[in-house]
Amino acid sequence: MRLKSTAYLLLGMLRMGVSSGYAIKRTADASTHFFWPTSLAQVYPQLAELEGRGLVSRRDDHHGARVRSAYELTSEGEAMLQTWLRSDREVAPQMRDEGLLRMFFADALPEEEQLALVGRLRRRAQRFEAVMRREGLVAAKAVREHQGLRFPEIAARFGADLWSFCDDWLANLESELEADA
Amino acid sequence: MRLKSTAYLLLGMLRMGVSSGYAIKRTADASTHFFWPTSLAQVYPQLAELEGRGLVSRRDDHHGARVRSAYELTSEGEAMLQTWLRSDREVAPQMRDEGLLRMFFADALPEEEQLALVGRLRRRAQRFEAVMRREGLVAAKAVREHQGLRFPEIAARFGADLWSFCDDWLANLESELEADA
DNA sequence: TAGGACATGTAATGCGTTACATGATTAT
DNA sequence: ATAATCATGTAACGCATTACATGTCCTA
Repeated sequence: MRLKSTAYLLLGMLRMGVSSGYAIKRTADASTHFFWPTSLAQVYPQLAELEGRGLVSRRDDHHGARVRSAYELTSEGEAMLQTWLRSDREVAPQMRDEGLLRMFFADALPEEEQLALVGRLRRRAQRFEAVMRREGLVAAKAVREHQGLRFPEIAARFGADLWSFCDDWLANLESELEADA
Repeated sequence: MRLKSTAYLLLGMLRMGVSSGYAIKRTADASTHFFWPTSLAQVYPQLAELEGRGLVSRRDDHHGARVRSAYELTSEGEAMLQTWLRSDREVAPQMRDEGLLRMFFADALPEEEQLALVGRLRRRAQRFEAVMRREGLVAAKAVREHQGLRFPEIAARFGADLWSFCDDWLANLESELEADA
């Protein structure tokens, strides 16, 4: 019985106490989105499938006239999550970035435009870093304080630091290119 | 007339003098694959479409009984590539990494297993860095020496340095976790 | 002479996003 | 009241990978 990665995202979120499909998507957008994007059109069917496999259980959460599906992990689901966390099955990390693709072909441009291209990449990195520090890290810090979970914050720090590294690296490249010109 | 990113990859490769679909795929696997993966099943139809749009031209390259399709950029294709390199249309960079997803949920593990998980991530980063320095960078260096193109090497250096950064960052995390235990 | 690389394509399949559809609740 | 958010789903579409199919050339 093998699950797709998004299924583990759901199991993990449920374990954190995020119980509805909508809430999972909202939480994921503010945390795991950076290294594992997903959408509601994946979340709902996946939750239904996990329920079918007995890895999660569903109950109706009435709130006025409104009914909400609240899920939680079954013991089988918890075991499945644990097994996955310990496993070393490697799914090759994937990255797609048109910006880097542009840089790869930048020789086709005159020198001053090469510099401009690198500058755009750098400002983009700065923007992403700022967002992650402002939104991702703050939310993750709250999770640590309220639920004692530290790894969401570690992951958010990693994301921010990664973009910060890109910023520095590109700044350095700018200097090199300027020195040559 | 808007093209998809893979189309620009093809235009760029053709400009570098890589002229057949097969060769483009082979070259891409050793260079752009890291930030823009592709496959033969995309390359061949895309080349045909670019030909239909007049951005590339095709001729038969006879080699014994074997016929090879050799493509080159038309002036329209060259212009299209230039426009793209100068544009700042942003396609959000995407990343999917099950390893980071595991780390995000690592609180579910006992402490010594958290450390093991981080260790696995770190060794993976080391492996990727080694591959990029050994294969990617060497190939890119050759491109610079033979064709005077410097950005392929810059991109390869970026990839290797990025994994090196991950290695360092994770080493630091390991120390932090050990200090707490 | 056999296996691997070169070379070109198509078909089937899976995955993921966007758009569509619907309705309750809350804040302004 | 009315717009935004909460909440749940399905349908259509596009993109990408894997598998299939075919044949040549070169090297061990």
